[in-house]
Formats: sequence, C-alpha cells, structure tokens
Amino acid sequence: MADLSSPTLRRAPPRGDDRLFLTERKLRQGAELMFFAYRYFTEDADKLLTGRDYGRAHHRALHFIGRQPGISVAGLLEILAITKQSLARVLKPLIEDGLVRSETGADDRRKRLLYLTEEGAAFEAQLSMAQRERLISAFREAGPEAVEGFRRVMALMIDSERRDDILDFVYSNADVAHVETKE
Amino acid sequence: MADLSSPTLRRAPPRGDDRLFLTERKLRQGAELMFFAYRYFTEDADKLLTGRDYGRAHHRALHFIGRQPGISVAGLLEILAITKQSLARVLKPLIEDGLVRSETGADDRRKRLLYLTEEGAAFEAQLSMAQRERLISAFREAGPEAVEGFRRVMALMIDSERRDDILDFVYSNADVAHVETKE
DNA sequence: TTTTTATGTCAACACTCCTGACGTAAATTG
DNA sequence: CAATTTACGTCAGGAGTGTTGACATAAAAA
Repeated sequence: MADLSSPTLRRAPPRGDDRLFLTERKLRQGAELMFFAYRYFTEDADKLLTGRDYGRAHHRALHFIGRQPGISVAGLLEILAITKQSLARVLKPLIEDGLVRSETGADDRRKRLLYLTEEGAAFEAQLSMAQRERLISAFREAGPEAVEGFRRVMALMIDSERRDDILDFVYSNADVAHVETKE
Repeated sequence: MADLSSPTLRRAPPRGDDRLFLTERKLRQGAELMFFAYRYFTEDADKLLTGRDYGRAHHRALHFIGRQPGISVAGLLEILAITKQSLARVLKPLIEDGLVRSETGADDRRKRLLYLTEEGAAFEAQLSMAQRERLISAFREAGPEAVEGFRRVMALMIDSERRDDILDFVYSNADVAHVETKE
C-alpha cells in the first residue's frame, strides 16, 4: 500500500513532534477520502437521475419521505436543512408527477403530511439500490470492525449540538414500507 | 424487495433472516451517515467562502493545487472530474485575484503549471483549517482503530478501476509548502 | 378577536455543473 | 515541412440546487 512508500510512516515514530506530523498527514488524507468517497457514493444515483427532470435533491426528498412516512413539510425541512422555497421546487413536481402524496393533517389541518405513492416508492428503491450496492461491497470488503469504525467517525462529524437528534433519527427503526417485517 | 434480489443477501446467513434485516438497516444508516457527515464536513469551509466571490469549487481547486504544486490543468481536471469549462470559471478569478499562479511549462510549453501564491496558500490553509478541526475532534474521539476503519471503508467506496490511482495520490507525500519538514 | 404557526408562491440572484462549438499555440507525426 | 494531435482558453446556453425577501392563506393558539 502507498503507506509503506511514505518515509514518514516507515520511520519509527518516537512519540515526539512526530505525532503532529502524522496527524497533519492523516487529516489531509481524511479530507481527501471524504471528497473522493462522497463523489463516488452519489455518482450512481445521479446517473439514474440524469435524463429525467429530477436531481439529487429529489432523491433526498424521496428518501426521507420514505424513511418517515407522514412527515410534515417542516419536519422534512429540518432534516434537509434547506429553505422552504428550495424544498418547494423539488416537492411540487414530485407531487404533480404522482411520486409523493400530500395529505392534510388530521389533528392539525395546517400540516401537510407527505407519503410516497407506489410509484414514488419504486423509484426511490431504484435510486437507493444503486447507492447501496457501493456500500454493500465496501462494507463487505472492509469487514465489520472497519464498518463500526466508519460509523463512529461519521457520527462524530455531526455537530455535537445536533448529533443526538440526528443519530436518534438515523438509528431509529423505520416505519418504512420497504422494510420487510421479519415474519 | 430489491434487497432480496441480491444473491449475497439472499444467501442464508448462519444467523437466519435476522442478519438480512440488520444488513438492510446498516446500509440505510450508512447512506444517511454519509449524507449528514458530508454536510457538516463541508459546512465550516463553506461559511468562510460566503461573502467572498468564491465557492466550494474554488476551495477544491486551491486544495489540489496546493497539494501538488506545478500540476497541469489537465491533471487538475482529472482529479476534480469536471469539464474544463467548469474549471475555467473557477480558475480564472483565482489567477486574476492573485491566489494562483499559472506558468508555462518548461519542457512542454503548451502546458500551464499551477501554483499557489503566498496569498493563495494562506487562504487555502484557512479553509482547510476550518474543515480539519472537525476531523481532528472526530478522529480523536473515535480513536485510532475507528479511524483505520473509516479509512478502509472510504477507500473502498472509490470505483475499483480508479481506486489504486486515487489512493496512490491520497497517500503520497505532499510537496506542499505548508507541510513542515521535521528537520 | 388577535396573533402565531404551517405552508405556498412569486421574483431575483449566486454557484456549480453540463454540452456544443470554435480558436490558438505548441508538440508530434508522416 | 505539412498535417494532425494535444493542451488550453473561451463564448453561449441550459439544468439543478441553494439563497433572501416579500406576500398570501388557512388554521391553530392565545
């Protein structure tokens, strides 16, 4: 591996200022790995989007609506962290095209509760599948311990103030239609 | 469901269908962690960019020029994986503003070799610093084994055809000006 | 009844990426 | 040396995603 060609890594680290040097390198490498990995991670689904009138933002909306059916517009806005005008441009065509259904809330009739239609769920599944195939092979080749490390590091990249909320969301059970009920 | 179409996942694991369920969950969680982590990862540097006339693409150009001083335009295009028209819109102002210097190649006078000026290097360092602080705390809290796992998984997200090239690049020693030579 | 909340929408703008087309200078090739 | 290829620059137009500001409506809450 390229690591061994590195004089720094080959040189026995005496625990002195060498630590700083190693850290500097690892940080830069970490940042670059984030860049390259994310680019390939999104690439597969993006390819399926081109040609249709949709983009990555539509995929994200579909994903989080499928993840939490009945989510309100405000809820979706908080997860996506965009403005309502940005969301509207994405959501409107999805509703008009019959991929997302918008229902008036039963308890609070101001709210619009969002659901995937069958067509929407199918499209979302197709997009996710492309993305997940990359994760599947990466996770399998890396091994369970590496995956656990990946999860730890990624979780710690989230702002500490928001981290618990977001991790609660990520690790919560999905009500999602496409999660097979084990029996 | 689409997962079931995957031979690997369909193949009965020792632990029964419970494994399948866990894997399905882990993949979705992994994808969501990628989304949230990357958003926060880029957020810090993005904040420093707003107000100036630059964006994330300018940061990337500055980073990779600083990473490999004297890189050609074609070399930069290959790393960034964008079109030359996209790069031009980013590179032109950086050169005009005196952050990047463009030199005619000595051996091949068609080539334009790119370097950061002092001002460019200072700006790039400022942007990277913001980004790396998040990595520093994440890496420190996660611990060295988790970081190793993170690196493995991220590396495996890269297309297998390009992986070796990119990893050679990422793990290669930087000629970078701001990397202190320990002695 | 007044205020606040949840949502929708119009308009304008910034950034990043794309495709297609054309031009120029320098290296390479026949 | 002439023709071709390579490296780079640039003009034009379009798509997608994000922003701010302003205004409107229906329904809940005070």
